[in-house]
Amino acid sequence: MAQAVRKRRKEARPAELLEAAFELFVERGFAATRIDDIAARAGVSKGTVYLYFASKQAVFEALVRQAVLPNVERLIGETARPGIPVLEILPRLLRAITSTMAGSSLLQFPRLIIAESQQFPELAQFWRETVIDRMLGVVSGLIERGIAAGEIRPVDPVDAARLMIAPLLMAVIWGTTFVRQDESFDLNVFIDRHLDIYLRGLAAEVRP
Amino acid sequence: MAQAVRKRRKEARPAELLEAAFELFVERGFAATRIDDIAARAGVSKGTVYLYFASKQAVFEALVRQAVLPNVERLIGETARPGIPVLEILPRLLRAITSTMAGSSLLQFPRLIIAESQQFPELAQFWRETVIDRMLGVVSGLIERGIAAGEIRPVDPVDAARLMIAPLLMAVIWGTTFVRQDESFDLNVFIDRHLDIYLRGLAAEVRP
Amino acid sequence: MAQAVRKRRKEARPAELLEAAFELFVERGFAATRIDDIAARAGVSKGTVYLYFASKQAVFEALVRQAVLPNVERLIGETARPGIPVLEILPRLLRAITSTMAGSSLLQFPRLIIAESQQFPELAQFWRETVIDRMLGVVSGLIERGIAAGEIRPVDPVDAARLMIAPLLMAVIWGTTFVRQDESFDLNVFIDRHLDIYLRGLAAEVRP
Amino acid sequence: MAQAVRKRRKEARPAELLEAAFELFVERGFAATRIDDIAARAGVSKGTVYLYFASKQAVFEALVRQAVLPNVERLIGETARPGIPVLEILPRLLRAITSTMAGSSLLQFPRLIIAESQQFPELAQFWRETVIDRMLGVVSGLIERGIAAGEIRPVDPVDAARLMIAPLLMAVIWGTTFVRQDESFDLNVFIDRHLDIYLRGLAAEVRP
DNA sequence: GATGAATGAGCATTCATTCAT
DNA sequence: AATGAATGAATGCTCATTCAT
Repeated sequence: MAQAVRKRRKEARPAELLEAAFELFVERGFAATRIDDIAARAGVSKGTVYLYFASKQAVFEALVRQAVLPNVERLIGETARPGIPVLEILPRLLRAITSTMAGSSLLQFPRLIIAESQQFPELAQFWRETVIDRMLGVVSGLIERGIAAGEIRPVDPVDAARLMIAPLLMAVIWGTTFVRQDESFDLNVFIDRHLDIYLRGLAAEVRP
Repeated sequence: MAQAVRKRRKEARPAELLEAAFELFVERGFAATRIDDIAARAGVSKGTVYLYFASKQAVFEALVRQAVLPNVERLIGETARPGIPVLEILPRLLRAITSTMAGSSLLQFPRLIIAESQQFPELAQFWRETVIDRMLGVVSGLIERGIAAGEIRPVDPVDAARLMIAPLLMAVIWGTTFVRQDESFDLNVFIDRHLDIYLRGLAAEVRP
Repeated sequence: MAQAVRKRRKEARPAELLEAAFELFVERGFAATRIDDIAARAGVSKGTVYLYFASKQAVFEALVRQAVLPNVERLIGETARPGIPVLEILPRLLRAITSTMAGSSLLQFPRLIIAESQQFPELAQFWRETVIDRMLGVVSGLIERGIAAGEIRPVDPVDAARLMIAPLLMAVIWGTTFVRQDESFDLNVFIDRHLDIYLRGLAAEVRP
Repeated sequence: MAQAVRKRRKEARPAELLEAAFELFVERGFAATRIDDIAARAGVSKGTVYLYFASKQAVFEALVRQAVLPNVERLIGETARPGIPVLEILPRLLRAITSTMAGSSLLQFPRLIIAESQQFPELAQFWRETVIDRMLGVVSGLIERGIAAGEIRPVDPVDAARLMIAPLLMAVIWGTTFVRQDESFDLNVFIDRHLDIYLRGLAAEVRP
C-alpha cells in the first residue's frame, strides 16, 4: 500500500486519524479497535498515531471533543427563539436532536461512553459536562419558561427535562445494542409517539 | 508457600464465585475482569472456577440467571390482577420494578450488558430475550387491555411500553455512569414524576 | 453416572484401566488422552488411576508390556519349526505378524512409540529391547540358517532381517499417519508383493 | 533489566527463527516446543516470532517448505535421464536421496511428522502432498517404464515404489528413534544391501 | 516528521497430580 | 479402596507502546 498522498499538510493528520478512529470505534468499540487499524485506515504507520496522540484513550477523548461539541452548540443555538411558545420549541428541539443523530454515527457515542465509563471515568465526566448538563440546562430552562408562561403544568423542570430526553437515550441504546438484524425500528416514529404522550402529559390544564 | 487447607464446599462454591464475579464485573466490567481475579476474590485457585463454570461467559450468564430471572418472574406474576384497572396496575408495576432494583445489584446489569454488547453479542441477546422482551410483552399487553377498556387512548402499545420503561433505563444509566460522588438522585421521586406526566398523557380523554 | 459394577474384584482394576487407556491412546495419542478420560471410560474416578499407576507415563508403559509381549512370544514360538525350509518359514512368519497386527490396535503402537520417543526415551528403549531386538534376532537367525542350508544367498543376516521387516513398518506408518479417508490400502496384498520381490532377491541362485 | 539494543534484521530474521525452531522441534518435538523457546533461542522476544509467522504451525510449514522442497525438486530433476536403463536410474536415485538425507537435518522430519500427525493432521497432509506423493509418483513412473522396456518383471508399480522406499524410512526411524548412543549404523551400507536384494527381486528373468 | 521492527506484559483455558475425606 | 474437589503451572497469541533509523 504505497502512501498515495504523501505531502498532505501535517495539519490534516490529526483530523484524518480521528476520522479513521471514529469509524473503527463505531464499528468495533474502543477495546476492539487496534492502533494498527486506525493507522492503516488513515494510511499512515502505527508510530505516526503516537506523534499526535499520547495514547489510545487520548484519541478517543479528542474524538468526542471534535465530533460532539459542534453539534451541541448548534442545537442549543436553535432553541433561542424568544417569541415562540415553549410547547412548540420543545418538540422542534427534540426532533432536531433526533435528526442530527439519526443516520449519523453520533448514535454510537452514548453506548461507547457508557461502555468505557468504568475504565475511563474522566471520559464520562467530560461527556456529562459537555453534553448532558448543557442539554439538560437548556431544556429545563425552557420548561421553566413554559411554566412561567402558563403553558406547562408546574413540574420539576430538571426531571421533566430528563424525561423528555429519556426515550431518546433508550432508542439509541436499543438501536445500537439490542436490535436484531432482521428487525426494524423507526426512530422518528418513536419520538413522535413520545412527544404525543409526553407533551400532553406536560401541558397545562385546558380551560373549559 | 504452604497452601491453606483445601476447603470442601461444593454446594457453596458456585454462589461464592458468582458473588465475587459480580463485584468484579461491576467494578471493572466483564472484559477487564480476569478469571484469576474472580478466583482470588473467592479465595480459590483459578482452576476451581472452571470446575463450576465452563467459561468466563458462562459465569456471567449464570449470574444473570441467578440474580435477574427470579425477579422478572415475580414482577410479571404481580401484574396478573384481572379486576384492577390498567391505569392502576401500570404505576404499581413500575414502582415494583423500581424498588426491586433500587439499592440492589440489579442496577448494575444494564450498564454491564450495554458495555459488553459489541464484544459479546450473546450476552446482549440473552438479556434481551430473558428480560427485555418479556417485560415489554407484559407491559404492552396491559396497555392493549387498557385501550380495549377505554381507559387509555389509542396508542401503539409496544412503543408506549418502551416509553414507560425508558425513564427507568435512563435513571439506571444515570446512576451507574454519570452521577457524581457528591450528588444525590432520588430514583423514586423521579419515577413518580415520570408516572405523573406519562399516565396523564396516556389516559383517555375525560368525558365532559 | 452411577458405578454399575461396584464390587468388582480389585485384581481386575488394572486390566480395566489399561484397556480403557489403550483405546484412548489409539484414538487420540498419548498427549491428547487425559487421565480423566481413562478413568471415565474405566468407570472409576480420576484418583483411582493413581492408586494403580504412578503417572500417565506409567500407564503407557504397563500398556505396552501387557499388550505387546504375549504376541511377541507367540510369534517367536511359531518360528520354531526345525524341519521346514527357511524360505517357507519366513513368509509364514511375516504373514503371521501381519495378520496379528491387521485390524488389531497393535497397529497403533509403532506410531505411538515413535511419537513419544523423545519425551520418554525409556519407552523407546523398552520397545526396542522387547520387540525389535527379539524379532530381528529370530529373523536373522532364520536367515543364517537359510544361508547355511544353501537356500539363501550369502547376505548380511541382520540387515536382511531389517529389510524383511521394513515394509511392514512402512505399511503401519502409512496406514496410521498418511492414509486419507477415502483411500484404501490393502496390507495383505502389499506384504505379498513384498515377499514376492524380496524372497526372489534373497534366494540362492537356481542351479541349472 | 536493561534491554539489549533492539536489532534490525528484517531479512535475516525469518531464517534465524526457522533455524532455532528446527533445532527445538528436533530436540523436543513440535508440541513440546514453545514459541517462547524459539524466540529465546533466536535471541528475540516472543512477539517477534508473530511478526514473521502467523502461528506455530506456520513456522513448521515454512520450515518444511524451506528445508525440504528444494531437495525434492532437485532429486526429481535428476531422474530425468531418458537414455539410461531404469535399473540404473533407480539405485542412483535411492543413493541420491540417501546421501541428501545423511548427516542433514532432513533426517529428522519423518519422525517429527509421524509424531505430530494425530494432533496436527494438516502437517501430515502437507508432507504427504509435498514429499511422499511426488516421490512415489516419480519412482512408480520409472518402474512402469522399466516394465515396458522389459527390464523389470510385471509388478504393481506403486507398491514396488513403496517397497523401494520402505528401507529408507525404516533406516531413518531407526536412526532417529531407536539407535543407542554407542551403536553405529551405516546408512549407506544398509541401502546398498537393500538394492542388492530388491533390484535382483525386481529384475526381469534372465533369458537363458 | 515518519516509519515499522521489536518488545513484553497480559489472559483464558487445560490437565496431571495431590490429598482430605 | 475410592473419591473428586482443589490446585497451579503451563502456553499460544494479541496489541499498546517504544525507539533506532
